[in-house]
Amino acid sequence: MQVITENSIQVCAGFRALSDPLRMQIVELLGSQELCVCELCDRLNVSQSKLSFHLKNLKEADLVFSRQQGRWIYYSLNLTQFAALESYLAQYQNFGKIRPSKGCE
Amino acid sequence: MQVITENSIQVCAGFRALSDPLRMQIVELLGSQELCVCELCDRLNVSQSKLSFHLKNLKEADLVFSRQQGRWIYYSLNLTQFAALESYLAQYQNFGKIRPSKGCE
DNA sequence: TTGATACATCAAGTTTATTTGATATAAGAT
DNA sequence: ATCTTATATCAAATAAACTTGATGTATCAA
Repeated sequence: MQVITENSIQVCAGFRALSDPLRMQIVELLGSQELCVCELCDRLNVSQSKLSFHLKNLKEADLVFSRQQGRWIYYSLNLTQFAALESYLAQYQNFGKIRPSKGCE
Repeated sequence: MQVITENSIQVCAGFRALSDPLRMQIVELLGSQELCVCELCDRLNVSQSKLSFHLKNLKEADLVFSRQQGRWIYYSLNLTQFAALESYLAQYQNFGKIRPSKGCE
């Protein structure tokens, strides 16, 4: 706590990547299966270059993997990174009852 | 899935609020105890108006509570909202092995 | 080797977020 | 009442994120 760690930078980047409705929709689609860009384009009804921008965003935050197969690029979730974000959040529950302030006066 | 629910809007707002290093630091300080704005100012060495902006941000995402006592306003974490974000992320683990794409051709 | 398809990248424009310094408000002390 | 302190809000400036349309690159098919 207090100090910014490597991990918290990574976590922060993860939250930022998830903080956009379209990227959340992408993630939700990838939740059930790996998909190629054209499939995502169709399902989300969004332009290819826009999608590409957002996928890059997710990729840079390590939330997704991509692999090429022929002309297609398939994206899938990196569940390890999702677990990392989850456990960052989980630590707050463990603090249990947060101490009230000692007061400022 | 697929459809944007009330809940996912709320979750998205939560991720956005957490997606800033200063706000993460605020949250980390509040993780151990309730603090007033001036205390946060001191510890984070940041201007009052800047802090106020970011606290508002966290408040609007329901990540923190605030209560007034005399001249001071004390902020504390809303652990329920943290739990909501956590369980949003947790669902992805439950999908277990994500199905590979059926392929595009 | 030409054409089509899938995807990434880029530049310009637009929108949204953040910072800064100034001012407003409200509580408490004098 | 007046002054001080704690905090919020506001307007202007800056910076970062997003969108759009155009162009580039690689793969495959003909």
